[in-house]
Amino acid sequence: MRIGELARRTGVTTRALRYYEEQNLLTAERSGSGQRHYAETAVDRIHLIRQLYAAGLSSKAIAELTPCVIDGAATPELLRRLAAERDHLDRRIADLIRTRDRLDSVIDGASSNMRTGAPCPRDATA
Amino acid sequence: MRIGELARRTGVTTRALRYYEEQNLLTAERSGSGQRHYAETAVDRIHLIRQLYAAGLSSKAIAELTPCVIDGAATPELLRRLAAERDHLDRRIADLIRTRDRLDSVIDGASSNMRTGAPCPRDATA
DNA sequence: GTAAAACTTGACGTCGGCGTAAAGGGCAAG
DNA sequence: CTTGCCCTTTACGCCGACGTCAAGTTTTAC
Repeated sequence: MRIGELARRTGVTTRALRYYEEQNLLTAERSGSGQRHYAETAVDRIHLIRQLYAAGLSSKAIAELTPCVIDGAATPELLRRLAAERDHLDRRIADLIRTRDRLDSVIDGASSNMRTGAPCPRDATA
Repeated sequence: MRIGELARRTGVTTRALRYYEEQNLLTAERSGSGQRHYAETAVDRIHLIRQLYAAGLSSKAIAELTPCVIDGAATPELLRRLAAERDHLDRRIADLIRTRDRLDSVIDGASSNMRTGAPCPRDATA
């Protein structure tokens, strides 16, 4: 398929797809006239790339890790980096859960505060 | 305390603290000569601000929401925004957990692949 | 009193992940 | 043939959360 169809099927812009190629996250065959042609597997690959971006990885990190992820071509070094990224992600998830819980308690406190009509307690920092 | 001590105690730079003030996330008393002086409560406030940044909120969003979070001064509108941010955060957490699980399976696959010495399977996209 | 450390405002630099023209080439339909 | 859509490369723009001088003032230490 060509770039427009891949864009429609993945929900990312053609600009982003070319950018991914520029960052070596994605390769494409070229027709005689220079147009990119993608295999079906590209769709899954885009989804993986997007997922890793969402996990906070940079283009560089993704470029270094995808050989391992896609092809299973794992060197011990790549495995270490993958594990490190996994642990980092784990800590971020834990942080976000703490933040969510804090938001919850803030919401609870503020809404019950509204119901009782209490005048803004100045010690409600936790 | 002055800005340097607050910076040391919170682990953020003085530049960031001045930026937070500029964005109306933080206020400070001023001495006659213009130097900022912070109350003890500022330490907790910085930690809250950092937590909300980590949750993906912008300066603008934090500025709009902190009256509620800090003072418990909740309007129905602020409560709705807080709840919306909480839900957004919830979805992000779920996404990240899915990504982490995918990384786990990739790591498992790749490392067992290394042990068996199997020649890179080309279908390992999931 | 003087030197160092900490503080002030102002303003430009950075970085990543694209957006957004601009200027042109390729290709099926009528 | 030409209309129209899809494609190509090049290249500047953007935004947010600061980093990083610069040049001057204030506080602290001896």
